[in-house]
Amino acid sequence: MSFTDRVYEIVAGIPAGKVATYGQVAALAGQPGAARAVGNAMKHNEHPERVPCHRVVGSDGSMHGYAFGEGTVTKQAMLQREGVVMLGGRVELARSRWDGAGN
DNA sequence: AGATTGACCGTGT
DNA sequence: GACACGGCCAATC
Repeated sequence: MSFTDRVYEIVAGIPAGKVATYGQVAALAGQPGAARAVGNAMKHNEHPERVPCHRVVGSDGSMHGYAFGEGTVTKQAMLQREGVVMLGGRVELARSRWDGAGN
């Protein structure tokens, strides 16, 4: 069980209609501050069907990239399709931020 | 094992 | 609000 593996499990636990920040996932993985490592894991994501990496955004709700589809464009589309509120290309973390528990 | 990069984050200008 | 700098962690060359 490595850091990346834990990240995959956590991201896989993010419910539809909600999103989590890299730093948040990193903290839940046991490494607060390893936001970059989380992004790296997403890029290396070997289980796109099991790990909804599109539900992971930046601390500001902004998105940086996406290993599939058209990239950030597809990412936004998928998020909106899930019911996530978007403002100018950024996710409204105030409403769609995943609490990491049961909310 | 050493050096470099990357889907980050916070702060300052 | 946009751009620049440093620090952080993990993976890759």
